[in-house]
Amino acid sequence: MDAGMAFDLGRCYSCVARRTGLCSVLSDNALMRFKKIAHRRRYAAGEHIFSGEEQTDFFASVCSGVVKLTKVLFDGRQQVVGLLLAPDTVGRICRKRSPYFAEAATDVELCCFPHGSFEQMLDGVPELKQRLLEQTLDELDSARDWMVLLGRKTAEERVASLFLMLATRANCSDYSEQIQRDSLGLDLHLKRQEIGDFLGLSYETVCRQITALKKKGLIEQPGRRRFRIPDTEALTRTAG
Amino acid sequence: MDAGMAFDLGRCYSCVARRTGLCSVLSDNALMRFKKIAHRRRYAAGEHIFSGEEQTDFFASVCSGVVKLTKVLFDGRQQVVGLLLAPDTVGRICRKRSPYFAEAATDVELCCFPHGSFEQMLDGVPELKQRLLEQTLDELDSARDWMVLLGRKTAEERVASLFLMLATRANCSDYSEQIQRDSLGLDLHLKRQEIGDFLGLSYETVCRQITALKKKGLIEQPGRRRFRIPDTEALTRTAG
DNA sequence: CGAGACATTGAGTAGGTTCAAAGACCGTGG
DNA sequence: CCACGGTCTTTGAACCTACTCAATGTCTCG
Repeated sequence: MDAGMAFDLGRCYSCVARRTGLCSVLSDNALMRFKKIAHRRRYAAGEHIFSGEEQTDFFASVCSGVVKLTKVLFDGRQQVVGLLLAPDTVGRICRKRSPYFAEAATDVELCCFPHGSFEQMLDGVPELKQRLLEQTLDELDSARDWMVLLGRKTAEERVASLFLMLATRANCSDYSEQIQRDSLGLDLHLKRQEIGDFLGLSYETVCRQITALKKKGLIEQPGRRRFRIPDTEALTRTAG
Repeated sequence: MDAGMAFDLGRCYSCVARRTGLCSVLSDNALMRFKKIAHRRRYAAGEHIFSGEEQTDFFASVCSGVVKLTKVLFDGRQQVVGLLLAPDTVGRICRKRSPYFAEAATDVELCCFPHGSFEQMLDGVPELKQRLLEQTLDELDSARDWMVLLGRKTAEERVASLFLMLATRANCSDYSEQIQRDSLGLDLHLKRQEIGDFLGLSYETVCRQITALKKKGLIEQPGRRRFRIPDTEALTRTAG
């Protein structure tokens, strides 16, 4: 079987990365070449994607699902340092300095590019490198926003910020439910423990604050994992 | 007077950016062209460099001194989201999303590139864009390390981490005092308040922890602003 | 239906903040 | 040269937020 055919050509046309991610800057022609080096890979929720120790052999676009990047202290304390949703990218290019773990927080679908051929593409297609730079700058901005949250916000503000962030991303990148601007919905796939590790809180505190926000009417929970933000403005105010 | 001569040609040869920063990837020829668009700019300690609100018209390399990037919450709470030492870069390229303030934490010397001509250079010199990407990735790594500190470390660990970080940077980038590996020195130009804003602590707590570390013999203070780390290993252990 | 994983809630504690006061340093001007 | 004022630092005491420990409740899946 031809290696280039292992990847279903039709997929790109419905892919988030093609619409708004890394692949959005590619000409049809460049996309063709890009397809040839790429392959899809699926991970079940909880599955390990890579750790900083081992040599990562690919760079990837997130096509669906949530990838969690964590760092661990010697005694087991964890900090989530990034949540990657489609069409974010994952993997290290250039030298790696500080190792972290990448794990599928939900079922995840990645579009993987082997290191060698990806860097070749990068050098050959300037728009691609430009786009990668832009996405990296965006990630840096997000990381800095998160530093403010971790360094200076109260527990309530942190939890409110998380809901706001997830709702915004869910409603921006998806074409779905753009209907009502002031009432956003989101599916919360993260466990309390994971939320705590992201917000720098214990999972009990996360619990209490979610309960508190529900009592205040700032968030609603119509389903098991489904949440609704009736008044975005109000939640933004309590998020700081 | 020729605009190109406004910038002293000799400076590049002793510049940190040329040795290990953005300019290190440039050929002599490209450096010549780069010089023509650059101009030096000095800021006194405490001076405002730019805020996210106003349109920044330049991108710059830090040649000497420390630049502090801060974000401010509605009620005045501050978080330092980055400390830039030579040969880091400062300024926003591409779209700006979340505004922050850049301020000179010490006397600072910048090598500024006007936006337009800098982006032109970027497109014309692939190594430059590559280098910028690498530096951005490094900054992202640093930011994520800091997220671990802010989210999960104790006050003592935070302060120890800061001393370690500053000492490492001071002794790596400078050619000075590479003498003893296990005894690093550093000059602390930041105020307690600024350290607190960086570490997500109150300045009183910073004070107490510095005192505690001195009592434990993990740091020494031979001069007003001068600190010495007698045993790097030991401090690393208490830094987590 | 029972086991295991996850979520919730309560009670006590601790680490860090806040408020307050005193001390050190520095530049300025009489 | 020294007194003065301002800024920054240090230290103490009370308080509070979030953590820890522990028990109970809930959901899912075999």
